[in-house]
Amino acid sequence: MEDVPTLDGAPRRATMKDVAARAGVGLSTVSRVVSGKGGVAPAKVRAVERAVRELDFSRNDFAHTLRTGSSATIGMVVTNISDPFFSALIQGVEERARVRDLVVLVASVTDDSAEAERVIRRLLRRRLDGLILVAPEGADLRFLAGEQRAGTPIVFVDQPPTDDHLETDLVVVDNEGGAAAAVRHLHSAGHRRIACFAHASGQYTSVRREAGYYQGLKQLDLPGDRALVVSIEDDVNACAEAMLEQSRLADPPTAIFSTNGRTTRAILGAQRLLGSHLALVGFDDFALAELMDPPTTTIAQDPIAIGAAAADLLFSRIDGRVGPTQRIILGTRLVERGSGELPPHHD
Amino acid sequence: MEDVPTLDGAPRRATMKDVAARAGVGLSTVSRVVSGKGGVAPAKVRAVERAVRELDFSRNDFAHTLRTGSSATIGMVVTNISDPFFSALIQGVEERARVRDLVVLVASVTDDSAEAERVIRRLLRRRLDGLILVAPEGADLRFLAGEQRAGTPIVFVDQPPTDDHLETDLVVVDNEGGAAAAVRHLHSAGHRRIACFAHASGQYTSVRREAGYYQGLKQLDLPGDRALVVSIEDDVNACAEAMLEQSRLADPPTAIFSTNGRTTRAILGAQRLLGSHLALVGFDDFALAELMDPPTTTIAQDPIAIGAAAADLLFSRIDGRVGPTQRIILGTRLVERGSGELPPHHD
DNA sequence: GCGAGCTTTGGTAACGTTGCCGAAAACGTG
DNA sequence: CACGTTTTCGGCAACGTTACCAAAGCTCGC
Repeated sequence: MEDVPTLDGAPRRATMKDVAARAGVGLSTVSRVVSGKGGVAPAKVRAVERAVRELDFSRNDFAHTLRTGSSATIGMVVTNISDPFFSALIQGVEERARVRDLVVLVASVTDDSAEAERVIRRLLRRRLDGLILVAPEGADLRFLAGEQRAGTPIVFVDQPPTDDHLETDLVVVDNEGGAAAAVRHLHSAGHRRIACFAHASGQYTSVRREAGYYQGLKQLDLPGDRALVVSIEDDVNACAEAMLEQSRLADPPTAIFSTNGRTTRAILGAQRLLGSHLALVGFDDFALAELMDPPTTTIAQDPIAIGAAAADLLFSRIDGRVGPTQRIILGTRLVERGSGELPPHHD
Repeated sequence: MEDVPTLDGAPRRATMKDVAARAGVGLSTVSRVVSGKGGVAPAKVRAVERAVRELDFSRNDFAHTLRTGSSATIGMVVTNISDPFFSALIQGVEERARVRDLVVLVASVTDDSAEAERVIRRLLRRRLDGLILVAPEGADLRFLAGEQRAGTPIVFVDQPPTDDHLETDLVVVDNEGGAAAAVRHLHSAGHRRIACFAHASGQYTSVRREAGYYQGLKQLDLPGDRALVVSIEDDVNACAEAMLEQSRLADPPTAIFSTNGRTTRAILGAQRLLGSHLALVGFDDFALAELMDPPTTTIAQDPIAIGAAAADLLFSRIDGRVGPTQRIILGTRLVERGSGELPPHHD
């Protein structure tokens, strides 16, 4: 491994030109060997490969992309990289991308919509082959339409674009179905007064799961009661307060359905704080759910599978699929662990 | 927003040339305006800005990078993106990178060392401004030395390079200190027989924390006992088996120190499985630790701070810091929650 | 032994951007 | 108004790669 010497002594990276000179062949031949195209005599192939090794050559991807127009990169935008749901989503995408030798550019954006647009625009300057997006709530994403027309496939995940002008492929889970299943499960355990704690962030999923909750009640001929439904930040104190308030109702709830994992965890914290033991079923499975007391029953999504599905959808567009947008709805799975049971083993 | 028409009707992305034509100025002027250099008459600035808006122009970053040599991108390699420790690490890096308007290219690699090298090499073809690396155990990273000489700063996180030929900046936590603190804590709660469950993956951290465990014992004049130390996969069944085995010792342990978060969680699962209630202190804080029964006492690292420190270290190199490698050691914090207490509230 | 058809090869022109250079325009000064 | 100085501007080359083209070297059949 030798470095290419330069005037000021700082080693410069070897280019194809250097390789060509060293191997005693033309530039085009190097290009052909490096990019694996055939039609090169075996002897020259060896000479080039040797020079590549000796100079530790690695292709400049920027020049490659500039020339070919394909960056071998897909972008992925999430709102909170350290939420386990989103990091698993990324992992699903990553695994699929690796197979196709694509790099994933991950950007995590905050709720600040101007900031989000800046970050996404910055990503797009990379001439991505495609973009997978968990749209931040309320961001103005109209500019994506132009991007899409210019040929960048876009897939939304977890929630559809809020903007009607944007038609994209989409992967979501059956939010209503999952929520209704949670309600049915609680009902079959004997609960009649079931509260719904809906996360305040993430309008789409929250609204759909709340709708599913009502659908579930209706299927069971249970009356809906606005007093049992709260929209809430995923914060222990806020949850504790809401639970206290509901406990003072004339006919208080005996069970809670929670619309996402962060909220479920906050409720668990609040229950410990209050010494409360209402039954609980939460949307989103989470680590250690089986170690809760009682173990928490959840409506599990499979975020890795969601990510993989989104990646596949994107790849099919990259490979030239045209036609109407496609919408994939993945099912959920009720993971029964006991927290749905009545009665509480408490006084 | 208009698209540039092409022969086949597919909209093409606007380039500076298009903007120049529309604004009635030269190419260089557009470049000057877009990259924010001064020395352009206000009227022309307005004309260019207008054309940029009308054509929805966005600079091609690949051409930019090819020309300037700086990609405004840093790479980050982790072994398991959905481990909350690593995703928090990424978040720390991300937050710092955002401030400098850098994009973070995240790649998660498996334990397969050949695969890891492939992925890292692929990243490096991007002419990254810098690279932050949680090295996969056992990977042959000698090729990074050339990269480093060619001018790409590299920072290792969580564990130093295993290869001696590689001298890089480094951010780690005080593994020995944290482990010793755990042992002291258990000792002060009355424990004399303390087991150590060391995670089998991640040689470096595991070895250092095990060493810290022995140091802690020594400080307290407790004898070390090989029978109490196991190297283990972070798997519930493996942990259960090891715990059973230790319980059959003549002088069984009354407490466990575990060397990382995944192992701690596995032990918690095993305890539930076995109905065992040994005291437990684990390296790494984790979500829901306070909801365990009893709440789990941990040695907390601050992964976001670690990521931020690594990013800052990298940036200082990018900004031209030369000289010897720097090694940052962050402290740990014992988060007392009760699981260290003796005696078990069990028969 | 010679042209038709193949493979192999190197040269050259792009891709979209920026840095440099020199020309033109604007300005100030005597 | 002439001259020097500064500011503004467009043309051109280059970054490292690949697509295209034409030339050169083959093989093969007659």
